[in-house]
Amino acid sequence: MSTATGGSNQGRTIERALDVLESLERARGPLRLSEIARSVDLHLATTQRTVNLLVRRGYIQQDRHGYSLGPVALSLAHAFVLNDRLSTVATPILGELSATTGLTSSIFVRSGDERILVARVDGANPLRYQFPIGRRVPLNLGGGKVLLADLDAADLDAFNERVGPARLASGALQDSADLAAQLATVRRNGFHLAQSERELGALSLTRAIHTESREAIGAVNLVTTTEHTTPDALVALLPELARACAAIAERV
Amino acid sequence: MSTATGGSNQGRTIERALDVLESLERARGPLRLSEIARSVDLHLATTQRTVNLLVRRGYIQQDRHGYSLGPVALSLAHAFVLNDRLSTVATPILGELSATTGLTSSIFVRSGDERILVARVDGANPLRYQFPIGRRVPLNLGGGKVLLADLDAADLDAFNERVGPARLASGALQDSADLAAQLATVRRNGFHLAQSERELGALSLTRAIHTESREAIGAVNLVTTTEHTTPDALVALLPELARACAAIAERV
DNA sequence: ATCCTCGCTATCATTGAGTGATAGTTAATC
DNA sequence: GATTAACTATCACTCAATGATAGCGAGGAT
Repeated sequence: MSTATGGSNQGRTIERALDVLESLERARGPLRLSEIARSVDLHLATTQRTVNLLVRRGYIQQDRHGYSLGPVALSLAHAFVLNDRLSTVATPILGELSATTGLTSSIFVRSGDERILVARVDGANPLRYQFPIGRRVPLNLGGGKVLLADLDAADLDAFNERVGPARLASGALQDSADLAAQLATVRRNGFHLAQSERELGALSLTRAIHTESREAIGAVNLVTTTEHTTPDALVALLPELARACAAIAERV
Repeated sequence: MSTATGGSNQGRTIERALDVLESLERARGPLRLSEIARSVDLHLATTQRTVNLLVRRGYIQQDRHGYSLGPVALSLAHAFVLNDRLSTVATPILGELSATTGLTSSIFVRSGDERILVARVDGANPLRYQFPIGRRVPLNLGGGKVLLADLDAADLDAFNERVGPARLASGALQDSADLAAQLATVRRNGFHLAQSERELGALSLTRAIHTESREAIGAVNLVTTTEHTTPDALVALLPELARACAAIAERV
C-alpha cells in the first residue's frame, strides 16, 4: 500500500513527505490524516507535521472530508510544460504525425518504474477511452516496453522483482518470460505493436526516441482501435513514426 | 531571491526541498546545482543531497544544461484535476458562463500570498495574452483583490509587509492606500472591476465564491479587452457572474 | 446528561538523521 | 597539461525530526 522506502535511512524526511504526496495522488478521494498515516506507514504525529507543512505550502488542501492534493500541483505542472525541452520540441511534431496519420499520438517518458504521458495530440478519430496527460502507466504494459528493451538481464530481473507481472486487459497475467520474449522482439524490430494490452480493442504502435548515444529518453505512440485499423495497416505507418522520433531526437 | 524560510527551524528539511522545487518552478530554464544552492541559500552539499533525491523520485530531471522540473509534476497535477472538488464543479458552470457572455471565464484560488488559476474556459473572442492554468498571479493585482477584501487591518498590513506593493501594467506602483481603498470598494460592491491592471487594455470582472459561512474559497473571473467591451457593459454582466458563483458555492 | 469515538493538535525528552566542511572525481576549456 | 567548473563522496557533530503520550473539540450513541 505504501511506496515505502521501507526502513531505509537516507533522506528519510523528504522521502516521507513525497510518500504522503503520492498517497494522495493515488487516492480517488480525500483522505483522513489517519488514512494517510496508514497508507504510508508513518506515525500519526509525524504524518500530521508533514501534512500540515504541505498544507501551508499549498501542496495539500483540506476540506471537511479530509486531505487532497493542493493547487500548487498545477503550478509545478505549468512550469514543467513551459520549460521541458522534450515536450515543447515534441508537441508540434506530434501534431504533424497526427495530421498525416489521422491517429492520436502521444509521447511518454520513464519515471521510476512507471512511465508518464507527457504530451498528446488527438487524431481525427477520437478515442473512446482517455489517455490523459500526466497519467502514470506501467512500463511493462503496451508501448512502455520500448523503454525496457535496453535493460540488461540483471536490471530486468530487478525490475520484475520490484513491480511484479502486468495484468493485461484480457485479465491474463504477463509473466517474465512473456515480457522477455516481447522485449527481444522490440530490440529486433525497433518498435512494439500492442493489441488489447492496456485496453480491449486498443491498438498501438510505439517507438523509442534514442539520442546519438543510444539512450532512450522517451517514446512516441500511435493509438487507434481494431475498429478503425488493422494491425498491418498500423505497422505500415512505422516510417512516419520513425521520422517523428528522429526529428524529436535531433532537436531535443 | 529565495522563498527563504529564513533561519526558521521547524520542518526545515522538507521546507528546503520545497524551496528547491519552487526555485526551479520560477526559473525560466535549467539551473546548475550551484545556482539552485544560491537561489535557496543552502549549502552546496545539502542542495546536492536534496536535488538528487528529487531526481530519483522524478520531481526534478537533469540534462546537460542543468536541472529542471520533472514529469512527476504532471502526475500530481493530473491527480489534482481529477479529484479537486472546486475545479470539477466549476468547469461546467464556467462553460455556461462563457457561452452566455461570450467571454473567457476562469476560476482561481488563494495559495499562500498568491493566487493560482485553477480552471479556464475560453470565450468566443479569444484573448491576445495567455492566462494559463496553474499560473501563479499576485493577490493584490486585478481580480485577486476579491480574496483580500475580507482581511482585517492587521492581516492586510502583514500581507503588504510580506509582498510589497504591486506594479500595474502601466508601470505605476499601487501603494497600500490604493489597495485599501479598492478593497473597501470590493466590500461595498461585491465585485472588482480591473482595467489595465495586469495587462494594458485588459478588462476583468471578478467576484468571490463565498460559502454559507462567508468564507471565500475562490473567485470567478470574466476577462475581455477594451476593444471588445466597455467597462459598463462588462459590469452589466454581474448578475450572470453572481449566479455562477452561487451555483458553484452551492455544489462544492 | 454522560460516555465514547473520531479527527486533529500540542508537548517534550531522546537520538539518529541531516548538516556542512572538506576532499575527490570527472570532464571540458584554454 | 594546467585550470576551472560541475558534481560526488566522506564523516564527525549536533540540532532537528521523531514518536509516545496527553489534550481538545465535535458529533453520536446510550
